[in-house]
Amino acid sequence: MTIGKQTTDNPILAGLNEVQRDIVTDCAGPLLVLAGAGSGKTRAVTHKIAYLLQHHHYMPYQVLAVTFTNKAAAEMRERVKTLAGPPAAGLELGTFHSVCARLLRRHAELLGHTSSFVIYDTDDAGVLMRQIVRDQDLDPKKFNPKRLASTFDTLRSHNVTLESWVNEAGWDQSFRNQAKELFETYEKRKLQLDAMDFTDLLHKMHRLLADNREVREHYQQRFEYVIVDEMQDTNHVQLELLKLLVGDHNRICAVGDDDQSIYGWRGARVENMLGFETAFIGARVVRMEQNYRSTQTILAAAHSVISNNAKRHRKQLWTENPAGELVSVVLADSEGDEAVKVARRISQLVDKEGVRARDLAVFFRTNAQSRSFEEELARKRIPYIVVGGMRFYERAEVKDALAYLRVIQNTRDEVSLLRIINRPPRGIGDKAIQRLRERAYEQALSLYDAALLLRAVEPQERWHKAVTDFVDKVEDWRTLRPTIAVSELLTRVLEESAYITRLESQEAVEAESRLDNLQQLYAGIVEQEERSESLTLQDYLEQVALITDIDSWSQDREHVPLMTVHAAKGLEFDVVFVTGTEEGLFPHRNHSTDEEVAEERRLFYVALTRARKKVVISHARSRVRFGQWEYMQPSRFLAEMDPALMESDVPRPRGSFREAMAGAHQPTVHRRRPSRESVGVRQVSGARRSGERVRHAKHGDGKVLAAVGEDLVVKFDDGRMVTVNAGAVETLS
DNA sequence: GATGCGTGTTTTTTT
DNA sequence: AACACGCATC
Repeated sequence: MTIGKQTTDNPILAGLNEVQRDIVTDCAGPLLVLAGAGSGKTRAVTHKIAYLLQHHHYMPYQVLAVTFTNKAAAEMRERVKTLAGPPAAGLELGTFHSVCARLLRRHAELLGHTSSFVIYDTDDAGVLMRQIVRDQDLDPKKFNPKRLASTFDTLRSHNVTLESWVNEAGWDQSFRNQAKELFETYEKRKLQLDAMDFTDLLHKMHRLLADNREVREHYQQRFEYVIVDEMQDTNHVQLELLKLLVGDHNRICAVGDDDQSIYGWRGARVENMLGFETAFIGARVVRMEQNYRSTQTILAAAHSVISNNAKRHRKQLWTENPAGELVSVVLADSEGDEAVKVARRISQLVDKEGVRARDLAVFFRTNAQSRSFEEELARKRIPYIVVGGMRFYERAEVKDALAYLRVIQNTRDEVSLLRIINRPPRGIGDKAIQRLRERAYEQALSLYDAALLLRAVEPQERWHKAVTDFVDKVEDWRTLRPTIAVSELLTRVLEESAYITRLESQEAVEAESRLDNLQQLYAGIVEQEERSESLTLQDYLEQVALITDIDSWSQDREHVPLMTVHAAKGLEFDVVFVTGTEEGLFPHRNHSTDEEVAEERRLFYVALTRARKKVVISHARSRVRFGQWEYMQPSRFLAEMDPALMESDVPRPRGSFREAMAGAHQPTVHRRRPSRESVGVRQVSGARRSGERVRHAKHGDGKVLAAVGEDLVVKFDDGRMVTVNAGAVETLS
C-alpha cells in the first residue's frame, strides 16, 4: 500500500482500534466488513469518509454513501461534519431510495418521465390500483386493490417476473392472468401520471444505468468511492445498481451483519453479503467482532439464541464490558397485565434508579401491541412516544394538504388530483368527474388538461363552472409557485381552497386536532426553509415522500420510546423491554418455514443487542385476537436462551422453557449433532458441558457457562465472559 | 353530502 | 373488538 507514514498520527485514525483503522485506510479495492452488533461500524464508516475526503482528497460529491434510513444518513453526515468540517454537506449520502430519486430527476426524460415526477407511497399505489380495478369493472372484493398493489411490489422486489409468476403452478390461474393485466395497466398508468412508486425508484435507476452508457460512465467516474451500510438488507436490484455504479474501479466498501438481516420479506438477500466476493472481484473481508455496547450477559444471551440459526457467518463477538445483570423474564396473565408490569418496571427505573426515559425502550413485534402500553403509561403519567404506528404523514388532512401541493407540482398526478378536486366540497361530484374522464379519454389528455379546456368554452352546465373555478385557482398557485416560499404557498392554498375555513366551521373535536396537524406541517416547512433557504416545492415533496417516522424521531426527548423491533434497528438503549415473546406472535404465526423462523430469530437477536445494560423480556399467558381470547405459549426463543443468564420474578423451575417447549410440534432447539465425521479435519471435540474447564490460546483458562452448537460461552478466570468456538479451546483435566 | 347502519374483515414488519 | 366499506336515507 502506498499510504504514507503520517497516517499514524492522523487525527482521523486516533482512537480507532486496529480493525477500524484497517477499514478506514483500505480504500483501494472492494471491502466487505462483517460488523457484529455494537462493534462501532458507524464510527468506522464515518471516519472512513472523512479519510477519503482529507487523505485521498476526494471532493464530497465524489463519495456516495447509502444507508438504510434517513435518520442514519443524517447522523452519519453530522458525524462526518465534526471530523471533516462543512464539506460533509456536499456528500452524496442518503437512503437508496432518496439517492435514486435525486439522480432520477436529472434524467427523467430518458425514462419517459419529467423531472417533476411524483413519488407514490404504498397508500397512493393502492388508490391508483383501486381506480384501475374500477375502470375494468372488476370486483374490488376479489381483486383487493391494496393487496394487489402490495403483491405486485413484492414480486418486483423479489425479482420475480410476471411471466414466471403467472406460469407458476397455482390454484387460480385465471386470477393470476387477470392480475397480470392489472399490473401491466398499473405500470402504464404510472407513466401517464408521471408517478413512480418506491420500487420504481430502484428499478428505474437500474434501467437508466443499464441502458444508457453515457449516464452510466458519468456516474462511474463521478463516484470515486461507494459506501453501503446494512448490506444484509439490500435486495437484488440494489446489488445490481451497486455493480453498475462502481463499474471497473471497484472501490466499494459494504458493511453489514448477516445475523441482523430482517427484511427478507421485502426482498433483502443475505446472499448479497455472503456472495460479495463474487460480485466484486478481489474483495477483502474484514470482521469487527469486538462489541462496545452490551454487557457480557446480554451478548451471551443473544448468542445462545442466534446460534440456533444454521446458515450464518461465524462470528465471535466478544466484549470487555462487565458481565452485568441477568436477563429478566416477566410473565403476565394478559396483554393488559403485561403492560402493567412493564410500566411498573419502567417507573421503578425512572423514579428510583435515575434512568432517563429516553434511555429505555419498549419493543414489540407488531404495531397493534403498542396500544396496551400506551394506555398504561398514560395512566401512570409516564411520558412516552410511539415511533411508527399512525404516522403523521398518513393523516387525512396532511395528505390532503400535500395532495394540493403535488397537483401544483405535477398536474398529471391524478391520484392527488382526485383526492382534492372536491375537498372541501365544491360541487364537483361523481358525475362531473365521470364526464371529465370521458373528455380526457376522447382527446387523450390528462384529467387536469381536460378540465383546463373547459375554461375556453362557454359554461353550459352547473359543474362546468365549479370545475373552471377550481382550475383557475390551481393555475394561480402554479404561477405563484416559483415566486414564493413553500410555506407561503401552503398557507395560500389552504386559505384560498377554503380548506381552513371549512375545518374551522366544524364543531367536531377532531377538526381542531386537524388544524393543529396542518399547523405542524406548516411549522415543519418553515423550519426547513430556515435551514436551507432555497427549498423548492420539488425538494420538499421528494423529501416528504421518503421520510419515515424513525427519521423524524429525535432521541433527546424525555419520553419512553415505544416501537417495533424493525424500527429499533440501528438504535441502542440502556434498558430494553422485549414484549410479547410468545409462540405465534414472536416468532409470528405467519412465519413458519425454517427460513422464516430464522428471520424471526434474527429479529429477536436485533432486539436483544440494542441493549447496553439490561434486557427485560415479557410474555403473556393469554391474549385477545380478533375479539377472542387465546392461550399463548412462551416463545421458543426463550427456551433457546441460556437459562444460566436469565432470572424470573415468578419462581419457575430452571429450564422450564425448554421443558415447556419439549412437547411442541417441532424440535425448537437445534443442537448440532455431536457426530460430525463428515466435517473431516477440524473435528469438533465432542459437545462440551456447562461447568467444564477449558483453555483458550488468547483468553486463557475459564469455565464453560453454556454450550450451544459449536459455540461456547466461557467465563474466563480474569472475569471476562466471551463466546468462543468450541474448536478454539481445549478441555482441561 | 352527511349520517347511520349492517356487513365483512382483520398481512407483520417498511422504503 | 375494532374498523373500514358499501349502501340507504335524509
